[in-house]
Amino acid sequence: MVLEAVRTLQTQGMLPPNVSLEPELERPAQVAHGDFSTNIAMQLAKAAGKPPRVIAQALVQMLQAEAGLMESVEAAGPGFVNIKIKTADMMIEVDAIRQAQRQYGASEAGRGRKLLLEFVSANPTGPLNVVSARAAAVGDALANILQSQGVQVSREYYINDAGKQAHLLGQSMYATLKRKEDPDYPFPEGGYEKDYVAATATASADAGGAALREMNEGDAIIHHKEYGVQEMVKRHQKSLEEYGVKFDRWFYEHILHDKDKVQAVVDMLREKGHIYEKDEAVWFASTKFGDDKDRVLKKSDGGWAYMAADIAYHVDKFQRGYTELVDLWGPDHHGYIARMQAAMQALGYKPEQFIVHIVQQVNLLEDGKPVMMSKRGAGKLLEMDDLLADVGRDVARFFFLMRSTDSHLDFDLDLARQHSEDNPVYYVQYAHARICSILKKAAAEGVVLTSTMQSLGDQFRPEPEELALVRQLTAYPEIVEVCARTLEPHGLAFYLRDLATVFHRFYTVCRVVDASQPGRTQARLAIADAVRSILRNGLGLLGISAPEAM
RNA sequence: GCGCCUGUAGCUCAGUGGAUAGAGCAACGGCCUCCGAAGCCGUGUGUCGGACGUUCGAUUCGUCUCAGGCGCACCA
Repeated sequence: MVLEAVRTLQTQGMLPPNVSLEPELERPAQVAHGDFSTNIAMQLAKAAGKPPRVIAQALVQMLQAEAGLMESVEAAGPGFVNIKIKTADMMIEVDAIRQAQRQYGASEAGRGRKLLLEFVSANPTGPLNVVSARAAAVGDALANILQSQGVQVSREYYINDAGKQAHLLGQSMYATLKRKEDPDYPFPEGGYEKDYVAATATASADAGGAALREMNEGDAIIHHKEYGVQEMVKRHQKSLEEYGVKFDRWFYEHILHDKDKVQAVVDMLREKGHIYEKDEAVWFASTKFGDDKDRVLKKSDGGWAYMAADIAYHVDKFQRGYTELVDLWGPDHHGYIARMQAAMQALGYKPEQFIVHIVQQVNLLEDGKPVMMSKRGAGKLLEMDDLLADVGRDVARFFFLMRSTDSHLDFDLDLARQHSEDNPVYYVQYAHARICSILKKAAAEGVVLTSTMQSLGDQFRPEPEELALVRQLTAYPEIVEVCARTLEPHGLAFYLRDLATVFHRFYTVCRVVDASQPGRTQARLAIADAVRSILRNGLGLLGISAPEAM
């Protein structure tokens, strides 16, 4: 709506210059600067050859002529034009929020996009760790956010069941059993030695029965590998399910090999002239696409390198009809990005069709000191399940979503365990529960919310706290849009905390249910209901519950 | 040595090229006869790691540099 005004503003602004600039409209950080402001005058200053303040003044005069829904418009600072919306018009947005319910903040802007989001994808050789928990929280929230913008999103989990690590798991299981009878039997180098390996190995032996005992070593290891991988995948699925993350598809690497997809993709690269042989290995000339060295796809021993299958996997995603691929990878994979992007470009895909975000490492802190964790060493193994059992899924998710994905994250366990005001999750959830409580109280007193802000019109004179609250509410759609565009959900977590703050302030100052002031009660109930709706929507996108009572 | 991430208040971190750089925690002091005190209000702190550049304007963009972390396999 305001954009139209700025457009006409632009044509009028043509008086001095004949260049047209994209007017930027933004929401100022400070209330004193109005609801919207534009820096157009400063951008035009050079072309117009006039000081920005002079241009701003001219624009203000023209805008005032067609006041419309603007309360005021004024020039300020070095040349900003600040616009204030009429409060009644601002309040009407409350009606829109209440009417749209879950749809508020949703958009159709992403319609037609088919995006595949791959995340977690941990090796099926052990339990999920806390980085996986972080990736799961981020990926799930991201998928929700993108879906709310109309993007068709699939959540996918890739299982490396065909490589060396999976094989090593099988070997470890075999060796663990073997060593019970023969303590001198060699344990594979870098093998998995945790308790769960022994337990899984025993179960696998039982499942294999007599047939297993007849097998030669190689076949027995494969039996254990397949059993072990299945077992680990089941555990991953269970952990993620308890976390509330549902994947649309669990994709096994071995399918690619079974269907010769790996060979096919190497052939595709070869046709395009990006493949050569050297030292009995097959190489991909990734340096042609910005990588710092060429990469081996087929090893001199005849086996496929991990990357070959991974390229095939990503091509498979495109072949399934997805036009955008987004991957969340762990911190140990960031050196891998350049070569995969090189591969996708070599195959003719555009850089923006394949985006990788790194989910950075997590440091768990207890008493201000880091909790030891290590994947294979003797240190205390910190599993995702342990974390969830400790702090709960809402807390875990919110803590993960409060940081930008690319930053290392210090997870303060002591704070996360607190069920108090200090814990930001409860702070937000409390606001929601509080509103539900107010609405219940109103119902108990026989107060029914029948009015709209539209119908109340100018009768309702909002307090500053109410204005601030409604202003914060109206920012919601834009927040979600930015999160979707940047593929970073943390802005939404911050927004919700800020909304809770503004609501709590409103609550202390403004009594909602007041029999002596029915009109005001109607307005405040409507505002509270709108806040409740947005808290629920926002928490929902983050995968966090919005309890009605705590 | 090369690459990626991060340097913003005592701590943990926000900050889509704009106005006086923000929040939470921690510290101290207030506020419940009244819809949930898991709440609110007040008190203050910054060479935005440093240098140079682009710009009307840089915490934001570029180059260099310093510090911390993580990667640099015919492992996955």
